Order: sequence, then C-alpha cells, then structure tokens
Amino acid sequence: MASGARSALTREAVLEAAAALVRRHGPDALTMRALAADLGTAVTSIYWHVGGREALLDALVERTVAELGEIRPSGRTPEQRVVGVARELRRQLRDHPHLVALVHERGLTERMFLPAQRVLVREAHAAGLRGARAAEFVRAVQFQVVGHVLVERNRERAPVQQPGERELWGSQAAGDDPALARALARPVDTERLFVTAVRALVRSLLARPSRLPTRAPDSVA
Amino acid sequence: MASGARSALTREAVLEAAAALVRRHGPDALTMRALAADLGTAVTSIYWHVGGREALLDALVERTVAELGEIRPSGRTPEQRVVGVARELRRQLRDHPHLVALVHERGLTERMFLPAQRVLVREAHAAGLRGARAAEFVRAVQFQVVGHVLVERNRERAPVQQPGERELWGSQAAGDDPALARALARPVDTERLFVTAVRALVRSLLARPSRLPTRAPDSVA
DNA sequence: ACCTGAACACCGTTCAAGT
DNA sequence: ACCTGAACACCGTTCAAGT
Repeated sequence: MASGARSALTREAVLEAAAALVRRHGPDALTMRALAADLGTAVTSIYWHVGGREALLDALVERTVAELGEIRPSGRTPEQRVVGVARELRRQLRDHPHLVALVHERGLTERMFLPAQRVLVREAHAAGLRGARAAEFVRAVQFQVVGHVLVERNRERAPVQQPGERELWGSQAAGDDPALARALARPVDTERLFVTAVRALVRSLLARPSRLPTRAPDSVA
Repeated sequence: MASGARSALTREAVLEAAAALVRRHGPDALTMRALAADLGTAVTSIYWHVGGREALLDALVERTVAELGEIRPSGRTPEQRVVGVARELRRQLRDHPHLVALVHERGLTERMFLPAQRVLVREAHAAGLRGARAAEFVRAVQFQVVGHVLVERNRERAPVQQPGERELWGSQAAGDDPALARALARPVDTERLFVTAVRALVRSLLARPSRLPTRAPDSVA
C-alpha cells in the first residue's frame, strides 16, 4: 500500500502517510509498524526522521491544525458574528473528527483554538468589551465551543447506553410534563442545541457593559 | 501489594483492586497483568470473573458513577440553584479526574450526567419552563458543564504549549488593549470562568419565557 | 547521513489442562 | 465452578551493525 516507495524517505513523507492512516482508520490504527509497512521501510527508519510515537503525534497535530481554514466573521451585529464564528469553528472541528481525538488525547485542546482567538478579540472590541472583560468573553466562548464539540464527539462514539435517557424518560417519570419527557427521550439535535447555547452565552456576556452602539470591526483580514 | 490475598477471588474484589489502581496511578496503569499481580492471582482468573478489559472498564465506570454523591440545590432563585448544581457537579467530577478520563474514553459522558438531570428538570419547572423548552435548557446546561470539565482536564494535563497564549499575547499583538493582552497571557481562572459562563447561559435561557414568579421546587429529595 | 534486523520488555486474549 | 501456565499475536523502543 506504499505510494511511491522508491524515493528516499522524508520527514514529510512519514507525516503524510501517518495523516492518511489516521484519516482512514482512526488514531488507534497509527502504529509504528503499520506506518512502516505503508511506507515500505523498516520501523526504525521512522525513529531517525521524526522520533518516537509521541513526537510523531505532536508533528501530526501541528500539521493538521495549520490546515484548518480561515475563519471569516459575517453578520450585522457582534452577536451574529460571534455565533457565526462559533458555528464555523465547530464545523471545522467536526470535519476532522480524528484530529479532535488526537488533540484531546495529547492535551492540546487549547492549541486548537488559537486561530480563532484573534477573531473573537476583534468582535469583543466591536461590542464595547475591553481588558479583562474582553478576555473573559473570549475564553468563555472558547471553552463553550471546544467543550461542546468534545461532548458531541463522545456521544457519537458512545454505544447504546444502558440506563439511557431513552429508558429513563420513556415512561411517566417527568411528573406532569409529558412533552418534556418526550423531548428528553428523543435524540439531541446537537446543531440546534449548540446555536442556542452559544447565542444565550454571547447575549448575556455582551449585554453586561455599557452597551455602546454596535459597529462592524475595523477590518476583516 | 495484595490486600487479603487468601480468600477466594470475587468479582467485587477485582473491581475494588482495579478502582484502587486507577485512583492511584491513572487509567493507563490498569493492565490485566498489573491487576493480577495486585490480586495475587493469575491473569486469566480475571477473565473468568469480570471478562476482558472492556467489560472491566464498563463495570468500573458504572461502579464509580454510582458512588457520586447526591446533588442538593440551594439558593433563593432558580438561577442561583442551577448555578449551584452546576458547581457541585463540576466539583464531583473534578474529585474523580481519572473517572472522567475513563468515562470520556469509553464514550459514556452522557451516563455521567444522568443523576443531575432530574434536579435540573425540577429547576426548569420552577422557573416556568416546560416541555421542549425545559428539555433544551437541561441539555444546554449538561453540555456546558461536562464540556467545561473536559476542556479543563485537558488543559491541566497539557504540557507547555509551544506557540501558547503566553507567547502569542505576550508582546503588543492585541493592538490598543494592553489590559486584554495581559489577561490572555495569564493562566485561566477556571472556577471563575465556569461560574461566569454557566450564569450567563442560565440567565439567558431562563429569561426567555413568560417570567412567572419564582418559587422553590416542590421538594428537595 | 541514513537504513536495517534482532532483541527487549511490554500488552490483551485464547485455550487446553488442571482441581 | 474456579484457577492455572503456556502460547499467540500484537505493541513501542533501543542498539549494534551495516552502507
């Protein structure tokens, strides 16, 4: 399964093959031996070019994070633009499910979010937030988005839950609110829930200060 | 290191030893061989009592989740009580960091939150939310709390980040807002951030409907 | 400078054999 | 019914040896 196995082995080639392996079969499939087989080399050659498995994963994460696209805010109010940024970021993370797994496994969740921080800072300023307040806003949105994606990913991977919401809320259980029981027994519409939650958070945090007139940010890089 | 190795091996004894191992040295230390050594038995005996590693982890998660304490809401308004519930839940999860890792790894994040759902439903009702609205509220809080804890856990485990916030916001970088740059260069006060975010979310979601007079829930089990 | 195979110290799991 | 050791098919990593 090696593609072009005749040229000399390169750090780039190793990372490329590793990325392909993860993309197709998930992070667990990335073993040094399988990777070497794909490359048509000895296992130990990988160690010379990129170091051990830890270093390989580090490089892989860095590489894939760099590939994430730009985030361009659009919308009339800061609230609309921030919700848009959050949705775009969520979409990007969902498009790279294995990357999210890798990043989380390696404790680099924060790294994943750095590209979006600048954009959010600009929106915070546009909404009249400054200093520590603006920083708090940026981080609240960051934790919200990344946390939601992690929980989502986890749910999708989860098998049938034993005493799940289904059974728990299936019968009466909810007292005098059958509509609630039905809603909790249904699977979650995560997209909708995400937008609702982000909008609620943003609305509260942006509403607190002096309420300056809302204008577009200086420039959209 | 076996404690009472003379009596017959029990499913309970195996789970107890496994829990102790995870508590002391983390989930990675839970290998079938290490566990057998702790118990003073052959590795294969474990298979007879609890099945393979997957089944062992399942049982362990179930066991530890059941050990989580009750959650008793307190406070005058639904907002105060929900924030209190969220803080209590976060504290419980933080007290069992390895459990959170196990649960997340096995895709059972949802399971972790079931005990708190009933409490939140009661508060939603007390705040005047009903039906699908109440369900959405419960799930928004659920995703928020669990997501936040996951991100937090991840950050604590993370080593020194290479192009971290520190370097990124260390110099000018933030244009004309040095206070913001300083704030983002500092480590996050996660407790504070958590409360701020949950309160913002809850306030928005509870403010939407008809605003019925706020009364305490019927009974606090 | 680059690549190799052999070897080491680990894994989880199966299985036939004991009592 | 319960427990055992041997064996299998995997891991990541090291290291001396090649060119």
